[in-house]
This record gives sequence, C-alpha cells and structure tokens, in this order.
Amino acid sequence: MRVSSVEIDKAASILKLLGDKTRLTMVKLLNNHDCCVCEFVEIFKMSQPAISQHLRKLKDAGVVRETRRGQWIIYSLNQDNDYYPLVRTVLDHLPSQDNLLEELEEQGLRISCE
Amino acid sequence: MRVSSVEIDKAASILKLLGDKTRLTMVKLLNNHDCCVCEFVEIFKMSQPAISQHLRKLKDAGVVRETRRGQWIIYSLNQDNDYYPLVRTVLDHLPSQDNLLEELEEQGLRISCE
DNA sequence: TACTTATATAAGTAAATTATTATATATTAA
DNA sequence: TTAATATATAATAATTTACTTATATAAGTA
Repeated sequence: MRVSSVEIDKAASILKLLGDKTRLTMVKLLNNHDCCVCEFVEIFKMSQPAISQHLRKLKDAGVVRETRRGQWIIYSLNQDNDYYPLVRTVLDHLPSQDNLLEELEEQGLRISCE
Repeated sequence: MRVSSVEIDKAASILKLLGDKTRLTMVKLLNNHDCCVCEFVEIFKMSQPAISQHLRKLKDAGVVRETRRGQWIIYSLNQDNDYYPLVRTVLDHLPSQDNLLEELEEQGLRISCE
C-alpha cells in the first residue's frame, strides 16, 4: 500500500491525542458531522471546561477547526493537513458513534445542522 | 473502504500506547524485524528497565509477543489479534526507521538475525 | 561452582495529564 | 443597558506516566 508518510514525532503526538476515549469519539463524530461545544457536553456528560480543553488540544494540533456561528462555535474536522490521511485511516477502523448524536436529536438538543 | 472495526475503548488504549515516540518507533521496527531488549537499549540510548517497561506495556496490550532464544528475549509484532489491522495501517503511514538498525549493524551490535 | 550477561520487577520521583471550580469574554435578546 | 447563553481561560487537585536506581531471576560460560 502507498500512503503519505508522517514524521514519527508528529505521528506520535497525533496518536497520543487520539489515544483518549473522549477525544477519539469526538473526532470520530466530527468525521461525519460538525458539532458545537454544548453538544459534546451533553454527549459526554462532562463539564464544559473539560470539553473545551479537549477541543483546544485537537485544535492546537491542527486536527480540528472552529468557526463561529452566532453564539455557537462549531467544530469540524480539519481535512487540510499532512496527517489527515493518518487520522482518517484510524477513524475507518472505528465503529460509528452516530448513535450518540441520534440520542441528542431525540432529546431535541441537537444544535449544528449541516 | 471496508476495514475491520475495533471497539472504541480498545482502540483508544492502543492509540495511547502508540502515542509515545519510543514505543511507536519500537513497533515500527518490529514490523520489519524481530528485536531483543538490548538492541532497543542501544537504539534509544535509554536504561534497560525503561525499555523493558515499554515492552511490557506493549505485551500486556497484545501488540507484541516475546520468545526466549538462549539468554535473549526476542520481541516480535503480534499479528494475531483483532486490532492488528489498525496497528498495521498506522505503521503504513510512518517512514521506515530501519536506519536505526543499520547503525547497530555497523557497530556490530545487532543480535537477533531473522 | 562462581561469574557474566540479558532481562524483569520493585520502589521512588518528577512531570504530564485530565478532571474540577471559579471567573472572564463574546454574542444574543429583553 | 442588563440578563442569559455559549465558550474560553486560570488555578488547582488527583491521577497517570515515564523515567530513575536497586535488586531479583535466568541462562550461558570459565
């Protein structure tokens, strides 16, 4: 198989980020749907600062991007970097987590609507 | 793409293990060559217990296997588990680290000879 | 047998990680 | 302008991690 190669230090740092269950699930979700912070707070039953801090790490590494939409900040997967293929292949090995968003939807708590 | 899927908790724990530069390099090397502990000690310029502890974690997770050959214990990649495809795809995104073994060879410090 | 070599384990420690609570900032709405 | 909502940041505490040194075990060799 021929795939783009990522410097080993950078790869290790990306894998470390993905090696946390919360962040890994976040990124898997973002692979299919953009999400805002408050949705993650609901999904993970975790404090808002905790969620913000996970997203900050992912953003600092370039894995995700943010854009403001009114009072919400919408996070999305950044497909525009050298190690996106690595991230993408990892995600391909994970089962869909979309049921988490469907539960939100049933509760009427879904915000971002792309 | 259709690939085998790994439970997200297990995937996170594997990625966490691979998210350390030393372990990631070890596993990348083991993908091509079996190695013993003392070789890793030379390669990483790290204490023998530090190396042993990294290998222990990889072994406990099922990523690597060990077999004794005389006084040496040879480590190899365990291709016989459900998440090997995940590990393998990650490794495919990394540049070869074989130069590290070549340097050993030049110093006459290579042990395992498969 | 005693010594050497290869490896593992145990105990201790410094640094990193992941959460928390408290507070600040920015947008929207009354 | 004031209040409410969404998010970020700061300070802090508990836990985990990745080393270190000291020691134990197991195999090979003189």
